[in-house]
Amino acid sequence: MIRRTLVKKALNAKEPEDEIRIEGWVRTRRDAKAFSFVEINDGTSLANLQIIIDATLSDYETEIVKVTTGAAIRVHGKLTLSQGKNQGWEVIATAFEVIGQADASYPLQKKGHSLEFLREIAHLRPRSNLFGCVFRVRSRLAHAVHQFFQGRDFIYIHTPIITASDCEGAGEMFKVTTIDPAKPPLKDGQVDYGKDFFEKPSYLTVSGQLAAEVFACSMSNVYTFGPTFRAENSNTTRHASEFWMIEPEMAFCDLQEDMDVAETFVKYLIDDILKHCAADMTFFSKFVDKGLKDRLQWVLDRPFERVSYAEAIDILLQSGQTFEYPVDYGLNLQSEHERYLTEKHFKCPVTVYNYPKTIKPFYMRANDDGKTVAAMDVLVPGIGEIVGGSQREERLEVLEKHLEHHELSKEDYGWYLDLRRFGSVPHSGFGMGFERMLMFVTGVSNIRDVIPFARTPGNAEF
RNA sequence: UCCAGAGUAGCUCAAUGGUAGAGCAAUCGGCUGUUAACCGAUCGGUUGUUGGUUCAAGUCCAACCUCUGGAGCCA
Repeated sequence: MIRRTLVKKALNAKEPEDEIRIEGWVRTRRDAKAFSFVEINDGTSLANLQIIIDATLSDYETEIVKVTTGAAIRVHGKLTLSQGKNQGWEVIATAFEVIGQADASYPLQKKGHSLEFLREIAHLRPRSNLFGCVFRVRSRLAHAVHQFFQGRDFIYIHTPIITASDCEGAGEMFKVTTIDPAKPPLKDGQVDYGKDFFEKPSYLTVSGQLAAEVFACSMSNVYTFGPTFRAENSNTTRHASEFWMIEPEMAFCDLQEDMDVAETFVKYLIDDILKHCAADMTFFSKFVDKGLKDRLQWVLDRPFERVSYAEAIDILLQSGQTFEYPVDYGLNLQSEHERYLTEKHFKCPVTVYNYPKTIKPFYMRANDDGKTVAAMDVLVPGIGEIVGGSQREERLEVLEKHLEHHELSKEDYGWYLDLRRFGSVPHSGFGMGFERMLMFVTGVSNIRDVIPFARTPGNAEF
């Protein structure tokens, strides 16, 4: 049998082919008197390939009725220029075969479905136009992440998914245990985790940062890119219980450079997707978010605004806007404040830096003013915070004080403090939510629609 | 977790407290190098669940379930 040609390849052909083999899933069939039009898609491209199946082919009468939307078929034929208007190439079948039938209960129709309905059939939604586009772009975006860092001599570190320290300091964690909840081993009336698999309480990671710092402090520039988990009961369009995060960590790097890298990174990803996923991006621009391409281009064409937290508060206080939550020095920026800054005031991504130390975690580097830390957040229109980072505290005594203030034990962080004892250097890094970036790039407004099988509170189907 | 909204045919949606309807899909037929094809017919319902008010409930009330949006937590 001749080799399979992917639909994407066939559609991009330079010249006709006398013999070609195509396999994929039927999107639609239209019957004429003497032949049928069948549109086939194999996921490699948004566009379908049109197949002409002549009624004189053997088994036409018995087999063509099985060629329904959703069925898998194999076609042998000639790749030729189409007589029709909407496609360049089409295949005149010389033989066709139904590989897998789809009966009338196949839920995907030729017409549009609601995103809510498609979420209920997450196992079939990648066969729709929208989700085909989403997951092709997701794949390319992951590739671009690696390309960005690998091209800059960053080393990819696989930080652990199971961690034994509950002190990563970023919210509720999922416990990992082999203890039978019906009859747990007890010690003084409490569950005895000393008898658990890891002989101590262990969890799914909420961040690879602390481990990445270890490697930055020996291999200079590193990054992690992997799944992270939050057991928060968050029910929003921007939160999932399992999501992917990218966390670069750079030795001999201060906050300024950290912000520079973050901005360059965001722009690199946008540029890569616009260049390599043109058809998919056109689809998003047309059906998901009309202003998408213009907005992304706008982001590419100019520097991000940079304001200190104090300046941001001034802007908000002088905005004349009424906010639901109070604006004041020392208070956290709420969603509505971030949105105002990036969507109304600057109308472009904004990097806010030097936050009050009281609202930030212990590992961020204290500034000389005694009040703020060298933290930064990149805020983008429509999503809010897409990058959060900081310069890390490299001074042992200061870090120990921070631990005390946050009521964390020095023993738990012994290995982390060691980094400050032996050849400590200024270093910085940030985290980017992969799905949030994907939402920003595609215009898809719900995180559940950019993850193959989303995990959210009360929902782990599939 | 809090606030708001929504659950009616496989899908998307109608229906003043008074006989549950349309488009699409499916099925059958017709027409056509068609392309979200077109034309005709057929099929399709315990109106999320339970209880209540009423002569009468898809519609009003209560509780619960599910989904959606917003908020908080955060990436």
